Amino acid sequence: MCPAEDFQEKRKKKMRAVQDSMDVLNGKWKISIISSICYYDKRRFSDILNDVIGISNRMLSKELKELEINQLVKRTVIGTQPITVQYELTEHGRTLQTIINNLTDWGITHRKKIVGE
Amino acid sequence: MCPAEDFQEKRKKKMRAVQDSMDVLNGKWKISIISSICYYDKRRFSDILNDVIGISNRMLSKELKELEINQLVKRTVIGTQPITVQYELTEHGRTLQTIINNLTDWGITHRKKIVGE
DNA sequence: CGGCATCCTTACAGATACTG
DNA sequence: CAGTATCTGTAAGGATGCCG
Repeated sequence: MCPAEDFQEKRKKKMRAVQDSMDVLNGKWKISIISSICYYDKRRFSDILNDVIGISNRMLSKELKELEINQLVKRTVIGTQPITVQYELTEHGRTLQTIINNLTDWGITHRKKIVGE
Repeated sequence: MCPAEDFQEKRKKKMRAVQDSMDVLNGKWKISIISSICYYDKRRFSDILNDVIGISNRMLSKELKELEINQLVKRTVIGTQPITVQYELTEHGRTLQTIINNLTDWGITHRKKIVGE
């Protein structure tokens, strides 16, 4: 295979990988939810609800379910009356930490860039 | 300020930053579009249209406009007949490269994780 | 407390056709 | 080629209320 073809193929592969990631993290809430959980070992439903500004419980519920299906989050029902549910990142979910950190840094830079000019 | 309050405040700040980033990169196309451009110096409209699987020209047009407003992408009209338009990342847009790379790596890992089990 | 069910409204986004 | 215009369906997502 010539170098040009090789470059094309690798590029396509990378682009597919990026799309895969974005499919998992789709919607406007996923990353925020994960970043709400990631600074703690475990985090309760209502705590996340408070952290993620603007989200409704209906959405949070739905999003958490998707994250669970994608094995990023683990759900544990704790006790009774009133019931408590803990969410924590799985080992796989914790591998998103780097991305979260980068997005955090970038967000700060971007805000300066946009409002600062 | 006590350490606990300090922790809270820093966390909230980080979460806001992540949300800022995600607001800029919202929708399911932005990151893919950027990653289509980033492997080249300049990239034409129809090239991006080809790279980003599933996107319509209507959407691509809209998304590119938003990226331009956020100063991530620069648009240049080249010649005539037929007209050609080049898109390139701005310096600021190029700072997303790290995030793209991380998302690429993570996407590959995630696919293995999900389909491999 | 942590949801789910329902209703409802928007915005997202596809298909198609058209223009400079 | 690089879009814009219009028309349309779908689904995201908010509001509210109910339940174990």
